[in-house]
Amino acid sequence: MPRTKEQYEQMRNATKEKIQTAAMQLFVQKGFGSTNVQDIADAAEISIGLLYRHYKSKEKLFNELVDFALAGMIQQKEYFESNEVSPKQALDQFVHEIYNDMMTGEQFANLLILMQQSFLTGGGATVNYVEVTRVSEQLFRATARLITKGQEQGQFRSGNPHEMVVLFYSTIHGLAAMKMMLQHNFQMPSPAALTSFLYKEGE
Amino acid sequence: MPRTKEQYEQMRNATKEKIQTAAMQLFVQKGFGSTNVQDIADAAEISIGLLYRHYKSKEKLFNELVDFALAGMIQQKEYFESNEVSPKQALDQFVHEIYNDMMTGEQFANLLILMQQSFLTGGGATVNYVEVTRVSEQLFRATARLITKGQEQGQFRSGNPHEMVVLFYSTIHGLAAMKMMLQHNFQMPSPAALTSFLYKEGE
DNA sequence: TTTTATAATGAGTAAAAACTCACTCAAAAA
DNA sequence: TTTTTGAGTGAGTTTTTACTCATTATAAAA
Repeated sequence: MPRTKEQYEQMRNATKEKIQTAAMQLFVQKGFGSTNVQDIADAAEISIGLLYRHYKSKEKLFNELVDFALAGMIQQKEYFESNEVSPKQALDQFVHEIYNDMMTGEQFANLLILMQQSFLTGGGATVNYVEVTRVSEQLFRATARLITKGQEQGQFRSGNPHEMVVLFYSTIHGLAAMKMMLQHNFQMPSPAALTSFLYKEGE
Repeated sequence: MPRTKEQYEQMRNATKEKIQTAAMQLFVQKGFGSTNVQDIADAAEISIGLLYRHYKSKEKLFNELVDFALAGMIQQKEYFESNEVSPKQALDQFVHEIYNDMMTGEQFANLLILMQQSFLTGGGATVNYVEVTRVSEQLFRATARLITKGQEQGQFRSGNPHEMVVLFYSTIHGLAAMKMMLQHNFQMPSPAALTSFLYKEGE
């Protein structure tokens, strides 16, 4: 008799992970259109045939990676809505996580760049554009509510919450892009600098 | 006898401009690799053949667009170095220009996204990567000097100038990307919000 | 109306990239 | 050692896309 179900499953999971890691790297680095499946297979150290056993098409692979990013956004949104901590604490912790991630690795930055690519209408991959938009809007709305609450509690500066949200995520996204571009010349700003425009003096 | 030299030149300039406009739109929207020359020709309302009369290759076309962006950066750098106005005035004016551009059109945002694409090593187009890096570094350095001067004059907050520059351009770049992604949901923050982390209170 | 110089065309070609499938490989157990 | 089953392979096929070139269109002046 051959290997057990579990053994086979572990093998499949291992190769799938190799594919995902390689694809993420390349899609972010070169864009969907400029990445070819041969490169992905080479980077994952597998054959093209095996790649196609796991993903019906290059686009399906891309979509799955975008889904990971979406899942992260939904999780974040739910945390923001859980009211476990104060608005400031919630945002500070979020920024702190981003800071750590950006200082040590690039997982977070990669997911953000991937989101940007998926957003570009017909950016090669006809991802579920509607879904991406919906989730983004949800996260934006949840963050805006957090800001509104912070303003009511007097800890946050006044200002249009939606405008502040746009600036907040623009800054984070811009840092991810800049990290990719500058490579070792990139110097991550302190977490406090990223939120200073949100809080009142001395808070 | 046929048309005059000037008439022919004007014809060529007109089609070249149509190509550039169409290509800029598409490269920014879909990325270099996912944009095909047929689409560019269609958008420019010309034939593929004519496109190739003006540009030897898709890559050459892309490179010319990047060169426009580089020229803008060099101009900005020279203005920063000219010492015509105070550091705060120089940066405020820069941000003001960006603000107007982002409120009315997308020329500026497009150029920034294009820069990002050209940066991605081997992003399909093997642009003069060295040149792009050099010019970017020059602009960053000039901006850092401006900040240092502002700090010496006591108008700017203290902090690592390079770190502040990275945050400054990250924010601007992030806004450009966000504008592309959110489309009509994008709300441009006030110019003051973009520079608040640079200046001392009340300045 | 004819000539002429150059812009403009787009079917055709070559190259690259996505995807398939007939086959081999590996390891557990009989 | 043989059998079994599903992972893994990569040359080959199809599809797409960059690029070419023989031909046509245009408008000014002879």
